Amino acid sequence: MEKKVRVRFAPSPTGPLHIGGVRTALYNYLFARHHGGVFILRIEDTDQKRLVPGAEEYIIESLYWLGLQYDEGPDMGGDYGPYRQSERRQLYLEYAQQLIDRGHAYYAFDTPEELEQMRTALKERGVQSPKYDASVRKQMRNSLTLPSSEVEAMIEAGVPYVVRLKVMPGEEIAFDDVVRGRVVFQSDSLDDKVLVKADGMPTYHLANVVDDHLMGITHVIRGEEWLSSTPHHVLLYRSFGWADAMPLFVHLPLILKPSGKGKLSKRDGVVGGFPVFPIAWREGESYYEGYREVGFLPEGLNNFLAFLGWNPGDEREIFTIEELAEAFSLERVQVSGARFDYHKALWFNQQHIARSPIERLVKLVKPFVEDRHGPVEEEWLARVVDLMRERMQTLRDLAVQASYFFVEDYPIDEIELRKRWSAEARDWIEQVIRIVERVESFEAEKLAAEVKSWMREAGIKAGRILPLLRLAWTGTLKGPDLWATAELLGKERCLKRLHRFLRFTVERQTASKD
RNA sequence: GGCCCGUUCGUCUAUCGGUUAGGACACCGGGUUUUCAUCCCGGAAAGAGGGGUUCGAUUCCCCUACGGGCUGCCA
Repeated sequence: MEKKVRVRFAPSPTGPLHIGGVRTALYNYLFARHHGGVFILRIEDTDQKRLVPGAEEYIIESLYWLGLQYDEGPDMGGDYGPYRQSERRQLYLEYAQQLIDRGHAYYAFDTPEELEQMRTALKERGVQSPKYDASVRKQMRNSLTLPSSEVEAMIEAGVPYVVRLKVMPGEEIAFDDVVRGRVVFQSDSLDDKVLVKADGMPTYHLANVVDDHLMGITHVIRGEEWLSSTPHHVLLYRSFGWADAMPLFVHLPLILKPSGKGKLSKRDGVVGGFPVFPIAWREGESYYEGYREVGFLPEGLNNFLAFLGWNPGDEREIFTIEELAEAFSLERVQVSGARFDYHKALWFNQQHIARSPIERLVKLVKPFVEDRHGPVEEEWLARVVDLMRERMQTLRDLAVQASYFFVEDYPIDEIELRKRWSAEARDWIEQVIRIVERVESFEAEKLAAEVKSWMREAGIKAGRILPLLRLAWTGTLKGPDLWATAELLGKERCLKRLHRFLRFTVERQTASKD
């Protein structure tokens, strides 16, 4: 019997969830669901200095919007809590003490200035990578060099200290990463990592290992940026005597900038004009739109993100979250980083919009429309959505591109109008007004038939008159089928707009003659 | 600089020693459409370089080049 899968997403509340973090959460979620396992949210708030108010709530709301429901977490509890590291502080200190007692860790009293001196001194002597390790710890001020009485006295007196991991030189540390295979490090290249900081909080390394062990985590699925500190974690598992129950490590490839140079950052979104956060984030004067605000469906984002570093092995592309969970496997996770491509994200979203039931789209599109154009009836919106859906990449597109369905003061593309206008145009429009007035049941097909037969008799080419009608009715040359649009607008409105169009063009002509 | 990881069309990727190297996005051309979008058809487009191993390498190994990550009392 295999051990039940337990995975965790462990963000630190130092700001909004970044798109790379979202993908990590997604992979954890998919893996847990695929195996009928448990998905845990753990808040890694051990850095008190970088804590950002609201960040934890932001993370929780984001996961909720994305549909990545966790089974255990700070806001819902669970059998392995608390799920906020700041609330587990005492626990870490006890485990750190255990390490000290067993000689795997020690106290260090060096000040930041002394550390800086040590590093520059080593650099001057030509040391490649200056670090606090076996070769220098004998020259530093720590419980390995100081007499125990003095150490005790300093601690008693409240002299700030940290606890460091004692890395033994000359060892080989290897582990089998699920996506990368065997990775080997020499302990000589590792430093004596700080385990407990001077403020009494653990560092990521200690807290992470203690929690993963205590919470029964079976697979540590995280970004590649953690690969280099994994040997330290392995050492910790060994030092605690947990080596046999060590979780499997899964280091995910990074999401790169569109240029491919470096990992995606907040700045890239600003520069490239796309969101890098799942939902909106406010930071002082700055406001960052999220995927939710620009009109993404959560399944559109999830689908896109899932494919950034993973594929099902066949040629299917469009997946619901349930289908993703069904198909997901760590074996098919890519090894190298993937560039972020907003075009592709939009395409995935468009595909999901095309597959969504109208009723759902109406509910989702409504706030976008109302935000821009005021209250709107769902019945009416449903008809607009039905007509517009296949040209929507985002939920917001409809509100922006089809304002003429909601207001009368939609803009008219004057550049196109000037190009399309001709001497006969006025007369044509008047003819169309007469036809529209005459059509008793105002339906797309009937209207089209009437107008077209008149066009045929009068010998008018479609390309000369139809764009004008479209401009009159919608103000733009882009949009759904002209006759369907007219039917939806209704006879009254079509007539009103044709008359207004004539007045408008008269004004334009007089204006241009002056 | 050091340590670690990586390298197939412009981009995301399939291929688990033998394929005309497949798909998708983007792009180009054509069809449908009054238009834009959708949709359909077609096109151009790839194994970083060099050594091995092998009857045979995109696939396995090594080197080089290039790219990325880490190098904090941040995660």
